[in-house]
Amino acid sequence: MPNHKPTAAASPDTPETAAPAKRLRGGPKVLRITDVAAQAGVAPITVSRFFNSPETVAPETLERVRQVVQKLGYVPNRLAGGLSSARSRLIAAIVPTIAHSLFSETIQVFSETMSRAGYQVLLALSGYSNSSEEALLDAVLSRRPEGVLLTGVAHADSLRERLRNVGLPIVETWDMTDTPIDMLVGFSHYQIGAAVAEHFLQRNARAPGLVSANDDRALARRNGFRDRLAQAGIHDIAEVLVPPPSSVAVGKAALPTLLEQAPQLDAVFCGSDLLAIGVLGASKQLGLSVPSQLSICGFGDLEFTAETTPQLTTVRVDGTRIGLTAARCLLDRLAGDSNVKVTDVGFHIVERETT
Amino acid sequence: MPNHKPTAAASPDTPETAAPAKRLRGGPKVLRITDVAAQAGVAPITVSRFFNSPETVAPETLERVRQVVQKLGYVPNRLAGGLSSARSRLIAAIVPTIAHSLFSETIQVFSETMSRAGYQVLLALSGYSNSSEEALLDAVLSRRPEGVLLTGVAHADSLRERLRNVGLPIVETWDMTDTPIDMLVGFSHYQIGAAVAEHFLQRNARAPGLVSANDDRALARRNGFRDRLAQAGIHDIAEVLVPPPSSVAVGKAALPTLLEQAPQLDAVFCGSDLLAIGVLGASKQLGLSVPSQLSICGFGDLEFTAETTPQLTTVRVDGTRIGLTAARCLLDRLAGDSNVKVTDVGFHIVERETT
DNA sequence: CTGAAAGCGCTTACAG
DNA sequence: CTGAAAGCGCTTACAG
Repeated sequence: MPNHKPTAAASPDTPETAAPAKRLRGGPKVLRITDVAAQAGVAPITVSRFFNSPETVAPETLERVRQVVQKLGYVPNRLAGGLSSARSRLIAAIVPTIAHSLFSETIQVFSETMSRAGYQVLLALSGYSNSSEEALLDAVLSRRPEGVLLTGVAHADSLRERLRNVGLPIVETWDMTDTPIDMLVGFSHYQIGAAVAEHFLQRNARAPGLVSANDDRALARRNGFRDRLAQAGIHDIAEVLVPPPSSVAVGKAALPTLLEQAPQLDAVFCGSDLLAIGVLGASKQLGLSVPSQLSICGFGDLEFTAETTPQLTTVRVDGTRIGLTAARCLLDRLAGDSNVKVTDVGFHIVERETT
Repeated sequence: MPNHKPTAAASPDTPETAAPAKRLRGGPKVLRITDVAAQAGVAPITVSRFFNSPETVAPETLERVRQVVQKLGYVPNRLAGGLSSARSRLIAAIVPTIAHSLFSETIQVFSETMSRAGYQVLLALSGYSNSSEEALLDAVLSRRPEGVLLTGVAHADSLRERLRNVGLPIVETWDMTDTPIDMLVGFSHYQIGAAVAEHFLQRNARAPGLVSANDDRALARRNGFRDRLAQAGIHDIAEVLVPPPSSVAVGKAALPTLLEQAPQLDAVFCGSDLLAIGVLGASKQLGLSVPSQLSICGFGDLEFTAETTPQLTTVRVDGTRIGLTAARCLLDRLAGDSNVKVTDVGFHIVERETT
């Protein structure tokens, strides 16, 4: 896509016409709307209408343009279109990570839905650190997206402020808050923690522990967990907090540490199914029977756990529904609906094998 | 991002100048380079240089611009910048799916690497059907990306032709071919199939079967598998082919079908680890011991299988390396290196528990 | 239903 | 080291 500035075309054999220089470096590779217009015998604006409002063009004109577009293989330049119309048709999705993650199916469905509606998704991976979030946001906003999907709500205040100020439709997901920037599709991590504590208490756990990554959402679950246990008079809770990403190996390593803190440990709430699998593996090695001697609850409900590790309890969240709902919120707003929707998709505790 | 046409700012108290209508809908929300230039007392081009070639600007000028940029919170409009410079700084990644998929970590690393180099990733999910690939490519090309990452090589001929013609740097990944469009980072699915067949043969399998999705790459593995077995005189191979996405449930359902076709079945090559987990589950239900009575090999080496299902053999591919290498290929090319690189990252058969 | 003119917000290509 | 002019490829806002 070289820039062809129309400077003098002075061909060697027509020296005196002093033609205003033309440019030919690389040749005319990328077609413009004027190329199509010329061949179809219409004005550029008519070609524009062919793409953007075909219903306003006469059928025969439409057909003539269509043929030229097809013959030439013309694809409109949306950088130009976006600049001119102030509609980028771009939606930014800001996600910590898509690798082995619960978010990937949310993004999958979100992206499919947006693309069906004529939008494209700009993927921005924020990582779990907030370090470069300012730069990331700059990069995102420089594309002039028409909407933003955020994963999680716990962003630095300065970011929240900037996002609020740009006045773009924004959906926060995978979390719950009383003070969303704009729209919200998620669930309460705090409530999940409390529900898991409740679950353990109902199974007569006396000494529950916790292994978790120390990201904001995991910490919210931890707080719900601890608060509910405190209500039941349990205040000393064995705890291992690790930096993300969590893994099976981290889970395996955590169990001995928990047992040091609480030799009577009889339940563990893990920040992810991978951690839970690790804790389960370590339990086996230590001769602890799960769930009879030790209850283990994960988070995320990975597809395979039902088959491979039915001893584990886990928390299921519908990532697909989040993605779909988030897309709809954004599309409704873009279609002019000024509602500010907040959706709690809830969660389920999934228990497969009891003692 | 409303369109503010700079027509005469006729203030109400100068009515006779017959000012050509002015526009103010929404107010002047988005800052332009001229706003910064005016406040900093420089020309717009100097602000442009502040962002794009700061080394060509005097230190004090730089500082003055920096302060205004920060104070105003100005973020350049890349739609305009891209149009003007013919550099979109956008890279398109075309992937069948990122949900519970092997590709997600490739995209993760690819995206991180490209973004560190100043590019952003446009995510295009193609699904496993080739139906709307033309439309997808139109959408992608309309953004004028500077490079394209493709997952897999087996695209419709018309697409390959178009991609070749656009003259963009392109990396195909996760597969191998003698006729790449441009660059290539992958491995041979056919060789994997042959290697798994070899593996089964060395363990004295007599009646190997196959459960697989019927997408192009899975079929290439199947062909390698069948060809190698044919060399060993084994021609009747029990086979279940299913449409993607594959799952544990599909694997469970497949085993009885395989056993109908081949009651002596003693090995199964599965198109994915999820299928393998399903076949393993079905084996247990049927009282078949794995791997002593039935060898099962998956594909993908999901992180948790080592812990939960060590009876399974699998094929490991380094998706992270693919993403990183693909990003480097593209970046080298964008930096002017005209090499056409083809990288075979290979694979490993991972066997954990032998009989 | 169609089109000519002007402008979107930048950067290129010169010029000093 | 800095800037004025022109242009990138579209669409808006009119006008007919």
